[in-house]
Amino acid sequence: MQKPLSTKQQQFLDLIQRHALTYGQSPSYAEIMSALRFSSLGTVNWYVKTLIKNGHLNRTGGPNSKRALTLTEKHPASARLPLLGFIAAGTPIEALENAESVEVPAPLVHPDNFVLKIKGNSMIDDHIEDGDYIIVRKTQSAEPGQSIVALINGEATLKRYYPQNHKIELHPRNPDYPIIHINETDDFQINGIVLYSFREY
Amino acid sequence: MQKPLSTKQQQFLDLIQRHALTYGQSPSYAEIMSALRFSSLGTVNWYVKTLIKNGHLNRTGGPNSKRALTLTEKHPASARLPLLGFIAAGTPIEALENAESVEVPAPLVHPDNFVLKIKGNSMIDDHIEDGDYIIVRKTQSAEPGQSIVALINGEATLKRYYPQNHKIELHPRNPDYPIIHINETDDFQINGIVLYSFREY
DNA sequence: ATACTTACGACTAACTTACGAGTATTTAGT
DNA sequence: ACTAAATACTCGTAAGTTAGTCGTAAGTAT
Repeated sequence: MQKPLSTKQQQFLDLIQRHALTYGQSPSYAEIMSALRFSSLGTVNWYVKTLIKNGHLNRTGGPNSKRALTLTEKHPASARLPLLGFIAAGTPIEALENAESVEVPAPLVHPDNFVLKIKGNSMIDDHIEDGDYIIVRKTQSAEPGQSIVALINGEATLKRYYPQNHKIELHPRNPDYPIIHINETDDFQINGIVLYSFREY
Repeated sequence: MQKPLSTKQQQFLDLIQRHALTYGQSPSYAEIMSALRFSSLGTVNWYVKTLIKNGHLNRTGGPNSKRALTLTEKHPASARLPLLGFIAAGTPIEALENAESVEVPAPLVHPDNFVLKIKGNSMIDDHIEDGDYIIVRKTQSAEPGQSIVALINGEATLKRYYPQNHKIELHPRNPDYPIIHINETDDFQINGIVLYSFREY
């Protein structure tokens, strides 16, 4: 059932996975076309058809469903997640130009997840040190008590989230540090929730 | 029944959840409209209708009830995994009678995963200390280079796995410690691969 | 009265699918 | 080594489908 893949087909599959990981959804035919330097959508369609026929690719949702290509599941123990940039207290998140990636356990690989690297020792009140990595689930909302990455008036921080009636409290993990109170005049935005932190071996 | 979500639909859902968490009630159509920069209530209604139809959104209370949108599908950031017992170098894994469990990130929750607690300082060559937890994926095989939990002649260990032609090398992470060579007369069995280690806060 | 929800019709942009006709590249047979 | 045949890949275009958009007006609860 699983015919062997030609080199180009492998590239095709790789692109879909990379795109899904980076942008949170699978690419459209047109995006594949320009990424792979085809000059026709027909070519893209030919790949999709034959890869689905041979069991390497799936479509989630019926025919005509958009951006719905997924790789048929292989489950390696680990895979890569994009490293989006650096986070340091008191500044916006510093983005990385060229897409690096970091090896993480496969169960953490999800289109909405990404990795940030900690810069400086400013997060030490969260038990997170210079050079550590955090795995973040991209979302605009969080449950009370979760650790979040947030932007307050343009400054990045990493705190625990405790919404109250008309304000929001952000607690550091270390009780020696102050609790931050956000009110409605502040520009506050949740970027994601922290799933895990780890250190390079 | 649960159609996959488009990116915009995901944003829509996120907004509702965030608003509910921040202000204690779900947003009105008009609030959604301005938050999402639509210029018509019809658009909001279209989203609500289709999201409810596809089972992603609920309305608490009958039709025409105000500010009554709730997400059906919450994706909690964490859930529990069974704590199977203790692992200490040089002895079999010590099982726990009564099933405890440990809170871990949801993406790591999988029927084949379990947690072990490290006992003693004997694993320190893997940068893992007394009291740390490891999340293990139960499996009989591993990729070269992965960290595995294995039983050698009845003794548990935690090492990196490097299969060779006719023997297997197990490397500790700390180069000061010796490499272990397994040959065919040894009783060697892989119990699982280590997905992650963490420490209780 | 005020603050909301619901319904409708028409429209557009984004995207997938189908088709017909090719050109390269690999494989198999003599 | 030469040739036939299959396979892999490419092109352009047109038609079809779906997600998302708009504005307005009428209905419903407090």
